[in-house]
Amino acid sequence: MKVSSKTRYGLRLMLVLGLKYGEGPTLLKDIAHEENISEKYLSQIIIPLRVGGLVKSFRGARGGYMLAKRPSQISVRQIIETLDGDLGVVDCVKNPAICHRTSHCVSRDVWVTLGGQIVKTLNGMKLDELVKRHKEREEQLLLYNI
Amino acid sequence: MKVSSKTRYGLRLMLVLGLKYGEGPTLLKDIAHEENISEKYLSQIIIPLRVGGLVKSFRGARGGYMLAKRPSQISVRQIIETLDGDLGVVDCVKNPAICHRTSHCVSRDVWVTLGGQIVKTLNGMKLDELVKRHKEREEQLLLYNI
DNA sequence: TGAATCCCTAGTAAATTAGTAGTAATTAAA
DNA sequence: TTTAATTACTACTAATTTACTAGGGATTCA
Repeated sequence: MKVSSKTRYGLRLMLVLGLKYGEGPTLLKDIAHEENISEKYLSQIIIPLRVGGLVKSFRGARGGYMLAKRPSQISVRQIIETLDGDLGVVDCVKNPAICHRTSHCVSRDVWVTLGGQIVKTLNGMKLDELVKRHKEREEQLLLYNI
Repeated sequence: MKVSSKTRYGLRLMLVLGLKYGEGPTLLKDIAHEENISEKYLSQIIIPLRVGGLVKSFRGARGGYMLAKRPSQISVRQIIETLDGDLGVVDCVKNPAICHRTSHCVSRDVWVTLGGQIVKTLNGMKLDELVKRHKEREEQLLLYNI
């Protein structure tokens, strides 16, 4: 029940792009530096995000990445599902046919319910909220340091 | 974000023991047959459940296993935490010190919130409910078959 | 004493994870 | 039109985890 590094890094990547929403394209190199994550690894992680329509890219000099939608239109659920695949905690939640027990299996009910709660929770979290919270924290840090 | 076979099998194992609560010790061999799971594998899975105080065992002839508490006192959360360990979806939820970003990390907030929802959901599911639901379904099946 | 159980440890093939590496394609600007 | 910068694509790999299998030891009841 752990989230993979790919997903953790991907969320941070999206948060950075959220922070820079409205600016021009952001270089992956810069994000990699800022977040201290391997650029090569990030370049793999961002592919599904682009293919999934959450991010758009610009190649060549002065290229980079930016969000494909407004941060308020991007949920954490979308990000995680794009990177990690289906959020069902067991396969038979999405594909009932793979197990003959499905129709009467009480333990499956547990996983269906859990999956539903996870989806609901993550669906309610939008990128703009995270961006806002991040900015608030930055401001607070500045206040304390002065 | 998948649940392991160990945990899936462990939940089914506990459900069987829940169904037989009040009877004498149940043989692992019988559960293995009933649930179509390798007995050897189940014998490994049941160890942490015993050590964790959810199940008690009786060795030798006429031995077997039974629940160590009433089904109403056993939650799915306890079962999963016993088998799979901490329910936090990333390590920094339980051990904030492992990452220097912890204090200001907004993505960590996401994982903390998600972990909390998972715990809350699973905490609310008690074994007696699952047992009850299973029995209801069995009855319904009988009705339809007659 | 012996049959039936659980208990304990070790091993292992397959899958997954978390990357690294290299090169090709594309674009803006000099 | 060349060059530098940047993303895109593909292949590889070491380490870890998963999902078991195997075998023998310890214990208990009859």
